[in-house]
Amino acid sequence: MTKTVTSSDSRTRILETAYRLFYEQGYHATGINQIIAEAGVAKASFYHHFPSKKDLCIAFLQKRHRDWFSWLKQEVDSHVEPRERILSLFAFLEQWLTTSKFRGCAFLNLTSEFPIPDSVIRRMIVVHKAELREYIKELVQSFVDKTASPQKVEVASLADTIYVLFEGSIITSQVYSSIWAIQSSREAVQRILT
Amino acid sequence: MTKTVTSSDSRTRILETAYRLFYEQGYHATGINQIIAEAGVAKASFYHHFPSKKDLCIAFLQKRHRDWFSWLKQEVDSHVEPRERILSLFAFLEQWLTTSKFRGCAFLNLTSEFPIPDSVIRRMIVVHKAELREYIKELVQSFVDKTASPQKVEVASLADTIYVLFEGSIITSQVYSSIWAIQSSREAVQRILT
Amino acid sequence: MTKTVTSSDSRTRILETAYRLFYEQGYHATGINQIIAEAGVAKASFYHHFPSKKDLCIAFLQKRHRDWFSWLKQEVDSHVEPRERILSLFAFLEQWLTTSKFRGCAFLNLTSEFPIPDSVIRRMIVVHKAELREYIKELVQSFVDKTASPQKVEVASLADTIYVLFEGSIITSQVYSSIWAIQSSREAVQRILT
Amino acid sequence: MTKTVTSSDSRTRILETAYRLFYEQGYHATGINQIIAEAGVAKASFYHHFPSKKDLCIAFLQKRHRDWFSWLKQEVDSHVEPRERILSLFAFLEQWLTTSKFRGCAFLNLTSEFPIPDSVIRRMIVVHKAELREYIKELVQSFVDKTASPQKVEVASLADTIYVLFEGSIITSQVYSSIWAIQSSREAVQRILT
DNA sequence: CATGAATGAGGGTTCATTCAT
DNA sequence: GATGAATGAACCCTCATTCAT
Repeated sequence: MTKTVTSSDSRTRILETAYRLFYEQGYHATGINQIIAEAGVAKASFYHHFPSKKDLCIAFLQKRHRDWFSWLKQEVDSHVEPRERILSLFAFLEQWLTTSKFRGCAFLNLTSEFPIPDSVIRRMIVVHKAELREYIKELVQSFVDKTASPQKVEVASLADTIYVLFEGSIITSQVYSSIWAIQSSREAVQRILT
Repeated sequence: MTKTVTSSDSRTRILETAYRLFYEQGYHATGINQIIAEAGVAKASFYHHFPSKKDLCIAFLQKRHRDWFSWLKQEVDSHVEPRERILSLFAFLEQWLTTSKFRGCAFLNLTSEFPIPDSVIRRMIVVHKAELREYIKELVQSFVDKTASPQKVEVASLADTIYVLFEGSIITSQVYSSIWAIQSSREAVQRILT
Repeated sequence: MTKTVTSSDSRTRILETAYRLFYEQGYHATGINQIIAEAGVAKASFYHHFPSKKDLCIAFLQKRHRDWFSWLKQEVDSHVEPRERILSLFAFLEQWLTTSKFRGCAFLNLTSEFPIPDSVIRRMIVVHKAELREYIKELVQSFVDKTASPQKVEVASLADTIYVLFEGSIITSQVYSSIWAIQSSREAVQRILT
Repeated sequence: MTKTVTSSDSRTRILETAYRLFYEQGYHATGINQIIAEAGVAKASFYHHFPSKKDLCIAFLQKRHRDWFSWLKQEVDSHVEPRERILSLFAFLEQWLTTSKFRGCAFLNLTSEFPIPDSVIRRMIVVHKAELREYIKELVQSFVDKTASPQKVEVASLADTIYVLFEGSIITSQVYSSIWAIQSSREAVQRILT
C-alpha cells in the first residue's frame, strides 16, 4: 500500500513541479533542467516517466482540467438558486485572482505558445473550453427553466455571452492585474438575467 | 540622404520580419537566427540596430500598436452613426479573423509569454489595452450623448462590458478558430444598446 | 526442468534480438533499451543474464561463430570434389547476399567499431577469422593432395590468396550492394585452380 | 593575407581533429564534446562551421578521399613500368600499415557504421571505391597495352581481381594487425601478371 | 528468476550575445 | 553601417548501468 505511493513519488513530484512552473512561467520559458532540479530527480528519471516535454505538458493539462473544474464547481455548488449559481462564476474568478498567484488561464496561455491549431495540445485546450461553454449553458438552462417569464433570448445565445464575458474577464484581469473586469462583467450578467 | 534611407533598409527588414514571426510563432519560439536569416542581414547588423531581442520586441509592439489602431479606426470611421460605430468593432474582428493569418491579439499573446507584470513589455501591453478601453468608452459616450433617452447604466460600465466582450471574442476566436464568439458578442451588444 | 527451459527463455529472447540488431544496425547504434523493448524483457532481467552490453556482444559473437560456420560448411559439404568444395565458398557468399538482409561480415563490422586491437572482442574476431583461414587451407590441401600434378605454389600461399579474395568479396559486396565481386573472385579462383 | 588563414583556423582545427578521431575511434564512438575539446573551440563555433555531426563526417570523407588518393598515386607514380605500378599498390598498403596508426580503410569502417545503403555517406563511399576500381583498371589497361602477348583474361576481370585482393588485404591487415595478407596478395598478383 | 524505478554522464543541437575587423 | 567568426550557457534527450523489492 505504502509502496504504491512511494514508487510513484518521483513522477508525482515532477508533475507537480511542472504544474507550478508551466503555469507561472509558461511552457517555453520552463526548461527540463529547472523542472528536475526543483523536483529533485535525475534527468533520466524524468524521461522514464514522461517520453518528452510535450507529454509532460499533456499530463499537466489533464490534471489542470480536473483541478480547475473541481474548484469552479465547488464554488458554483455552494449556491442553489440558478441565478446565484451563474453569478458565482464571477465570484470564483475573483477568488481565483485574489487568493493565488494568478497568471490567467493555463489553457489560454498555452494557446499563445502553441501556434498550430491542429495539434494535440491545442485540441486539449478546445476540449477544455468546450466543456466550460457547455457547463455555462447548463447553468443558464436551469435558470431559464425556473423563471416562468418567457425569455426572448435563446438559452444558447445568453450562455455564449456569459461565456465570452467570463473569458474576457480572465484575460483582462491578467493584463491589468486587477479585478475590475470581473466585477464589471458580473454586474453586466446581473442586468442581463433580470 | 539616400544613404539614410538605404542604411535603414536593413533595420526595416529586420523589424518587418520579426513583426511577422513574433506574431505567427510567438516570442520565445522565434530565434534571432531565423529572424536574420529571413531578413537577409548579418548577425552583427541585427545587434547594431537593436541592442537585444527584447528591444526588438519593444519596437515590434510599438509598430503593432500604431498599425492595429489604424486598422480598427479605419473600420470604425467608415460609419457615422454612433451605434453603428460601436457595432463596427465586431465587424473589424470578423474581418481580421477571416482575411489574415489570425493568431489572436499580439499583446495578449505576449502577456502569456512574459510572466512578470512589472516589466517594460507588460507595461506596454497595459498601455495598449488601456487605450483600447478608452477608445471604446469614447464611442459609447458619443452614443449616449446622442440618444436622448436617459441611460440607466453609466457610460463607463457599458463601455467596460463591451470591452470585455471584445477581448473575450478575440481570445475565444483564437481558441476555436471560429467566429461564433464575435457574432454572439455583436448581437449581445446590439441588444444592450437598444 | 520445465522451469529451466522457461527461465532461460528470456535470455534466449535477449540474445536473439541482439543477434539481429547488432548485425543489422551495428553495436554502437543499438541501445540496450531497444534490445529489451524488442525482446520483451525487463531491464533488470537483461543485466541478470548479461553483466554488460559488451558481454552480450561476446555471446552474440559466439553464437554467430557457430551459426556462420555451420551455414558455410553445410554448403561446402554438399560437394565432394575438392575443387568444387573450394568454389562453393563463393556460392555460399552469393547465397548469403541474395537470400538474407546482407550487411557484410558481423566480425568485420565489429572490427570497425572496436578500435583497440588487444581487446576481448577483437581477439574473438581474430579467432573467428583464423579458423576460416585454417578451414580454407584444409580445403586447398585436399585439392592439392588429390591432383597428381606437382603444384608449384605452396598450399599456404594459395589458400591465403583465396582467403583474401573471400574477405575482399564480402566487403566489396557490402559496399556496392552487388554480387559482382563474388562472381569475379570465383572466376579468378577457378583459373588459379586450373 | 594572414587574416584569411587565421579566420578559418578554427574550422580547420575542427576538421583536422575530427579527421583523426573519426579514423582512430570511429564515427559513433567519437562525440562532439571530444572533438571540440581537442580542437579547442566552443560548441557553438562547431555548429557555426558545420550544420551537424554528419556534415562534418561528409567534410571528413571529402578530405580523406583527396588525401588518400594523393598518397596512393604518389607511390604508384614513383614507378614507370606498368607492372611495377600495379605492384606498387601493395607497396603502398604495406607502407600505410607500417608507418601510421593503421585502422583500415576509413570508408570501409564507415560502411559498418552506416547501415542504410541509400544514404549520403554510403553513396560517398561507393563513389570513392568506384574511383579506386577505375584507377586500378587503368593501371591494368596500361600493362596489357604494353605487353605484346595476347592476354586471355579481359582487362576488367583482371582489374577486379586485383581490386578485390587490394580490399581484402586492407581488411585482413586490420583484423590481424599484420602485413601477411598484403604480401601474399602482392605475390599472387605477381604470378597473375606473369 | 524477475521487475521497474532511479541514476550520472554524455549525446547532438540551439540559444542570445559579443568580438575584431 | 555592416560583417561573419566565436562564445558560454542552456536546450531536449539517451546512454549503459545499479538499485531496492
